[in-house]
Amino acid sequence: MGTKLSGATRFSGSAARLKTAGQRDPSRVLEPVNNRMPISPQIYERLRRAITTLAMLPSEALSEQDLAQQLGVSRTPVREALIRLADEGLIDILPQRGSFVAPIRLSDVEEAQFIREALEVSVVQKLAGHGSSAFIAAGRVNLAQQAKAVAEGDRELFLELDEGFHRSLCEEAGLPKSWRVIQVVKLQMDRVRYLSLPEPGHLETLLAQHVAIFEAVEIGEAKQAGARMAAHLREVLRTVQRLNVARPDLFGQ
Amino acid sequence: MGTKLSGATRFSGSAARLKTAGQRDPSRVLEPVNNRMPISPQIYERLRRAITTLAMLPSEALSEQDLAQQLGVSRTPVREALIRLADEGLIDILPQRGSFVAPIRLSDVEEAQFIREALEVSVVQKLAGHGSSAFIAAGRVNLAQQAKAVAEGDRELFLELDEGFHRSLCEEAGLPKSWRVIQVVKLQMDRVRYLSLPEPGHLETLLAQHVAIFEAVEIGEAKQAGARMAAHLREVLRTVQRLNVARPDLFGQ
DNA sequence: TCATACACACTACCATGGTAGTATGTCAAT
DNA sequence: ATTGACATACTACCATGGTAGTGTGTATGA
Repeated sequence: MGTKLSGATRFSGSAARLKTAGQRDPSRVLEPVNNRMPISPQIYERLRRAITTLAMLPSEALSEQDLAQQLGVSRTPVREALIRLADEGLIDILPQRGSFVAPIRLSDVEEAQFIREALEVSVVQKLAGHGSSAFIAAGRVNLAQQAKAVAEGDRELFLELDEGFHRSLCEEAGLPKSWRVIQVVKLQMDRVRYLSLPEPGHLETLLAQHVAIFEAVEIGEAKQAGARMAAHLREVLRTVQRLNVARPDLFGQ
Repeated sequence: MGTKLSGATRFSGSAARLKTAGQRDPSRVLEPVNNRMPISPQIYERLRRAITTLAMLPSEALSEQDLAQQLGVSRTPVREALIRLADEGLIDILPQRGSFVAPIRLSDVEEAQFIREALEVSVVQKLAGHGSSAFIAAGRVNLAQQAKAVAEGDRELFLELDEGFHRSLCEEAGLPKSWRVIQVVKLQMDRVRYLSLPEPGHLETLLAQHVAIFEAVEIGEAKQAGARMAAHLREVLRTVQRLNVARPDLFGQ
């Protein structure tokens, strides 16, 4: 006991008894949690991912009880994850009625874009011309990897590299909390972004914009870096308009 | 039963029995909650207020158990409130050790200012020249009330009107979620702002800046509105520097 | 005097039971 | 066919008990 290598899992009263009789539904999108780590954040992360990748669709119900059973945990950490998701606008909690995956709201996507643009334009304007050589080198590597991902059509990888690209801009500018804010705001657009990835030529466009932004940052053209970032981030507005007519089932309000 | 006018309070098993034996400490800053409304948000609001008005000081402990007893509720809604406060950076939760009022962190205040400036400058630039007549009228009333509050030295009232002024800019610009983001980011600066209010001439300065911003918005001078907003929001940077030397006990990290 | 083992008093965290509130289906009355 | 009452089956919400983990003081050893 006490050592981190102990094989003992977390127990709590009679709950240690696994309900092996309960049918495990392999069709579910949620994998069981890791009992060695804090549970609530894990559940949040799984649900966030399931929603932003549209594995869970708008208006789908998320019952504390059901999720707890599926994940093999109690209702408390599930509830905490749901509250956070509701705070961030990914689910709607109707008191005494239920929790449901929130629809994509056009106005929310547009305002999220506004917020992100305001923030990230300021970030690159501040960063332009002040990037360390290590940052420049790492950025070039990231962009090369993006190009590779595009060439190979690896959309999941591109999404990751994209995320890393934008995050590194914030961090190098000395603004880590700004990335945190952007991350939360971005949740309102992630489903749209996810659906736009398969569109022909889209990855190429994003990559070219990334390169252009990075060049402007590198040579210290603050104004241009900001303008290019703004243009880049506005891509989602075109996408969401197309989606609003192509997939009205995902939208609401 | 069932009618909203029923005198029945919320019961839950044996917990209905008030622990009248427990000593009520009137020196506490937290008032008991209203049992007819959702409890968790009430606790969050009380704690948020206690922290931002420095009724609870940095590094002060916030135990789930103690707070639950003081407020006459169970630990669950207290815990939910603490989690949210931790998310927003007002408290630090150290797993298995305790929760404590977070110190004012100079870097966090500065980054919060950066974020708020980026956002709110964009807001007024978008709004400039597009305010409805009702908005203009309401704004003038608000500013007159601010002047009255300043004249009477009513700092609490001024703080409220200040808040309303900035919020109304976001709402009139059609950006309600932006205000929500600003509100959360602003938490990192609220203690600084609160301490700066008694400084001689400070309220007058803020009021004059508000008037100047509003004028620029009214006549549609977007650039100028943004510049004036930026200058206004940068006041907190001077304040936090002064406070950092005058009240080092409130700062940390 | 100083280091170390250890009991103890906390903590946050999770499991679980109970309650009021909401929606829905069923059935009687109109 | 419609409406209304009512039982039923959910829900989120809160109360509470138990567990592992962490810090601290206190003996016990050198």
